[in-house]
Amino acid sequence: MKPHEIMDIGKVSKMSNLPVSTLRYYEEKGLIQSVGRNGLRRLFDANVVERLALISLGQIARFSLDEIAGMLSPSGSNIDRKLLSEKADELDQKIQQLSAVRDGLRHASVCKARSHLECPKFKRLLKLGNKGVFRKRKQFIEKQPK
Amino acid sequence: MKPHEIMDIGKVSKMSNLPVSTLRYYEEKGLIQSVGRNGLRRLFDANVVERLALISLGQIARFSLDEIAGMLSPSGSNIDRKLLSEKADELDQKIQQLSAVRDGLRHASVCKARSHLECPKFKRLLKLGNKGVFRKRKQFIEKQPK
DNA sequence: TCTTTACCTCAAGTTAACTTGAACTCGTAT
DNA sequence: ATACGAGTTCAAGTTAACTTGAGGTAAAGA
Repeated sequence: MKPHEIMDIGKVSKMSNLPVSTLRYYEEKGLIQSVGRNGLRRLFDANVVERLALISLGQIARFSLDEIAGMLSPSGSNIDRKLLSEKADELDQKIQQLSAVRDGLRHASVCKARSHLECPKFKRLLKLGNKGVFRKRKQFIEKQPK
Repeated sequence: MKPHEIMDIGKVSKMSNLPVSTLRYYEEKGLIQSVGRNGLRRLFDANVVERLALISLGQIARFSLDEIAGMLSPSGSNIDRKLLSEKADELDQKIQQLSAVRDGLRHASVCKARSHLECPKFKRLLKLGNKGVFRKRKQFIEKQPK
């Protein structure tokens, strides 16, 4: 393990293509850490760039920053393998559905039916992706029944 | 085409499992339409449920409501096939990346390496999904250079 | 030395997609 | 007749994930 390069926030920003404001925000949220300061200025180890790539991947997968934080540095010391496995399963579901949507779009782009809602092929796709479509919408704070 | 059943908002809510507030919101945004009123009460044709399923699919695919609106009822009369095809391509890209993430998670859930950032397999996956990871973040209103 | 330039903090604003609350109107069951 | 449940409007609040702005500091180059 060679001592990694140390960079200031501007360089990290350039390498990751993330605005500095985002990097500060991520640090505040605990997603990344700076290794120290030079005066006021944050100093980052180069490996933060990799971590940021991971974070971005997580975001593509549409995990929230909190979920990502949970996966990267869980409560204890090491990663929660069970959680990861569950997330992978969730993702797999999502991929199935996305594939259905993609096929639906693909088809709709060439289909002659007036309305896609009238097209039997499209309807079939709808059913296909339909499992779980109308489920678990995000909730706000739940009321406690007094 | 038999005359479809006509329902009030509560029934639509039950069938789609969407809160009535969401249905009103969608109507306001032009994503769905009521076929009329009975006094104050909105009346919906049963086919709205199918449309809502489409909308939910679109959301799973992480299109914004505006994009979905664009795909369902575009500017003119009929659907913009080119747009759909483009969206399908975008989706396909996203599916690739999600698959990479899923594999990454799957692997991480069994990998022995101390830190996943140190695991070569994981790093490889990172690179794989990496194309486009650090790209096109959402922007707010852009400043005009005066 | 001076000035640019990059950095800092902290509070407040932004956006999408909804939800919540208050105050009101109906149709229907009792 | 009346009370209840389900609907309505409209304004304001919520959440995540950032961004923007004001006002200040400090390292590096001319």
